[in-house]
Amino acid sequence: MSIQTLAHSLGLSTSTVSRALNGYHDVSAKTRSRIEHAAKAMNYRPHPVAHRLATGRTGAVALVSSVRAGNYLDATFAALQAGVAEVMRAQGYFALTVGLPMGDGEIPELERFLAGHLVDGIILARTRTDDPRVRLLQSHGLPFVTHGRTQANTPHAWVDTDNAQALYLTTQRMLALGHRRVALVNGLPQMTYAVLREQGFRRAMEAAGVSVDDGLVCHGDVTAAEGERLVANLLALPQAPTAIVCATDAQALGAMAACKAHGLRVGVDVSVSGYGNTEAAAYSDPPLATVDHAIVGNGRQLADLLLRRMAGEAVESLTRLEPVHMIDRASVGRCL
Amino acid sequence: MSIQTLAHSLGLSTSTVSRALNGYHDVSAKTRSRIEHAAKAMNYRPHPVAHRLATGRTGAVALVSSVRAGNYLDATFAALQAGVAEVMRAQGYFALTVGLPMGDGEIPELERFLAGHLVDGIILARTRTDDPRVRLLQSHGLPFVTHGRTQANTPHAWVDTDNAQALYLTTQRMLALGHRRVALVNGLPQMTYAVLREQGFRRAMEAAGVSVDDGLVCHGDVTAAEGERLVANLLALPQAPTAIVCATDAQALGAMAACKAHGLRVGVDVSVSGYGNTEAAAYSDPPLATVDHAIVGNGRQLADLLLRRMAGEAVESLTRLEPVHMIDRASVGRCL
DNA sequence: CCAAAACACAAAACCGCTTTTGGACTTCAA
DNA sequence: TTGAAGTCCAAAAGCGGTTTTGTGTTTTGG
Repeated sequence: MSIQTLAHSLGLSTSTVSRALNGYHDVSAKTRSRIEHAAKAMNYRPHPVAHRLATGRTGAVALVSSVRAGNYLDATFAALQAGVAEVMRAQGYFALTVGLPMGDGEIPELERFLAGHLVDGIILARTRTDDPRVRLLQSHGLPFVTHGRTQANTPHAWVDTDNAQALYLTTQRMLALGHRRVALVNGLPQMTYAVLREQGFRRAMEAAGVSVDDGLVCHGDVTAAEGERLVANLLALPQAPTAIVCATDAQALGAMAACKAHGLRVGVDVSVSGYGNTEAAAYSDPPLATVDHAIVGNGRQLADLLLRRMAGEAVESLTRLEPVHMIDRASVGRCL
Repeated sequence: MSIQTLAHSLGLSTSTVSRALNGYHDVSAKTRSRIEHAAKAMNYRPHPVAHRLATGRTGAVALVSSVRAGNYLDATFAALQAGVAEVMRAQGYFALTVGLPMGDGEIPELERFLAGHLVDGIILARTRTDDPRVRLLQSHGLPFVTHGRTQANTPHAWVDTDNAQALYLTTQRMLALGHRRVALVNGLPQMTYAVLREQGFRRAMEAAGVSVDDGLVCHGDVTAAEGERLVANLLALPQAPTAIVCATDAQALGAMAACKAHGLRVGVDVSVSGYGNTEAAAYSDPPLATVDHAIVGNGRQLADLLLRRMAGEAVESLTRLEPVHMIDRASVGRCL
C-alpha cells in the first residue's frame, strides 16, 4: 500500500496525493477530502523509512546514558525516561533509550549511534564536569539537552535538579539538630552532580559557622557497598562523625548498615541522610531521611526543552534548575 | 559524502562502488581495493536511512515493556537491557528501549511503533498469561522473543527465569525450618510469572504434605507499599502466618515493615523472603533472603534467540528456561 | 580457431516518499 | 478584450542507496 497505488486508484498523481495529505494549500477542497477519505478507507500510511529519507526527520528522540559493565541504568533513569516519553508521545515522537558502554567504547559507540540517523534529538543523562560526549554532540550539530550540567565552555541546553540546594538542606538539618562533626559521603568527583552536592554541603556548614573537616569528606561509587565501606572507615577515625550526609539513597543504605555493624543506633547515636527518595529509603529501618527530586518532572522538562531546541530556539534560554525538597525521617535525630 | 560523489571521484559507476563495498563477487580485486581505500580515505559511510529504504533492514532491535503511569521501568528491566545491548552491540545492532503506556493506549502505541519500521526485531518483557501484545506481534510478522512465557496457543520464542523453581526454593526453606503456616504475597494473577511462582509455592507445600490455606495467599502490585498493606492484613488474621514468601524484594521490604509495626522480630518471630536479589534486599535490616535470577544473563539469552529468529530459525527450538538459586539471609529463621 | 562461458563494469530500475517546476484552465482587473 | 493573477494538478527531480539487467572484453574448452 504505497502512495502510488493510492494515487493510481484515485486517478491522481502521487504528488497531488502527497501535497493533499501534507496540508499544502494548492489542492482543491474537494480533491483533498476525496484523497483523505480514500487514504483512511485503504488504511494508507506513508512508509516511515521513505518519509525519513525524503524529509530527513525520523520522529524519534533518544535518551542516552553511559553504563558501566556490571552496573545498569537505575530506577532514577527509568523515571526520567517515563517523563520524557510522556511528553514526546503527545507530540507524536518515540522516546528511545540507549545505553553506552562506559570506558573506551563510549565515544565510538555514540558516534556510531549518531551516524545511524535513528533520531532527531538526544537527551544525555548523568553528565560529567568535562564530558567528551557533550563535546561530540556539540560538534555533530544534532539538537540535544543534557540532564545535569557540565563545565563546558560552549553553552548547551540543560535541565538539572538543584543538587547544591539538596545537600544544603540535608546538611542544614543535621546542623540544626546540633551536629558539628558532619561527614559527607559523595559520588565520584568527575560527576557534576557530586561537585554541586559538595558545594551545597560546604555552604551549609559555612552558613552555620562550622568548619569542614576534610577527613570527613569522601568520594566513591554511588552504591550501597561503597557507602558501607566508606562509612566503616569514617567510624574508625579517632573523632568519628555524629552525622553522615550521603549523596544517594543507596550509599545511605550502606552507611546505615556500617553504623549498625559498629554498634550505633541510626537516628539516635548517629544520623544518616540520603538523596533520591527511592522506595528502599522509605522502607529502610529506620526510614531514611532523603531529598525528593521529582525526577519524572525533570524528564518532562527535558522533553520540552528538546522540542524547543529542535524547533530552533537558541540554547541560551534553554536551561532549567528544578527545585528539590527534603523528606525528614527517623534516620536523623538530635545530636547527643 | 554520498556514494555518487565517491563513485564520481573514482571514475566508476555507483553500482560498482556499491557492489564492491557490499562484497559481491563481480568486481575485480584491484578495483575493489581501490574503492575500499578511497572509501576509507574519504570517510565514506552509506547513509543509513537510504540503506534502510533499499534493504528494509534497520540495524536496531527494541526491548519493549509496558509501564503504568506513575510507575517506571525498574532496575530489573535495566539489567535485562544491559545483557541485550551487550550481545546486540557485538553483532553491530543497536538495542533500543521503549516503554508502552499500560492501559488503553498500549496496543495502539505498539502498532504505531511497529508501523514506524524502526527496528528489525523486538524483545517483549513482562509478559502476561493472555497478552494482546504477543498476539499483535504474531500477526505482524516481525521477529520477536518474549521475556517470560504466555499461555498463547501459537508458540513463540521465549526466555524465562524458572519462576516456579524460585518460589519452590524459598517455600521449601521455610518448611524446612519448621514453618507450617506459610503465606504467599504474590504479584497480580494476570502476570505469567505470578502464576508460575504460585505453582512453585503450592508444589513445595504439597511436597511437604502441608495444605495451603487460601486465606494466606494474596495478590497485589509488586511494590513495597502493597506488600506492607497485604501483610498488615495477614497479621490481623486470627491465625497469622509465621512465614511470608513474597514474589518480589520490594513486596518483602514492605512485608518486613508491616511485621515490625506489628511488634514482630523479622527472622525470629516471623520469616520473610523475597525474589530478585536487589541491592536493597542485601542492605535491609535484617538482610532479606531472596532468589537470584541472573537477569543480565537472561538479557544475553534473549538477544541470542532474537538474532537466531531474525536469521530465520523456527520458534519451536527457541525457548530457554534459566536457572535460579536462593540466597539465604537472616530474614528467615526457625519457627518458634 | 571459434563458440561458450566468465569477468568486470555501466546503465537503469527500484525502494516510497517530498518538493520543485511547469502548464492548462479559470477568474479578475484595466 | 486582453494580459495578469490565481487555482489546481501532473511531471520530473530529488533523497541515497541496492539490485537487476545489459554489454563489451577476456578466458576457457573442445
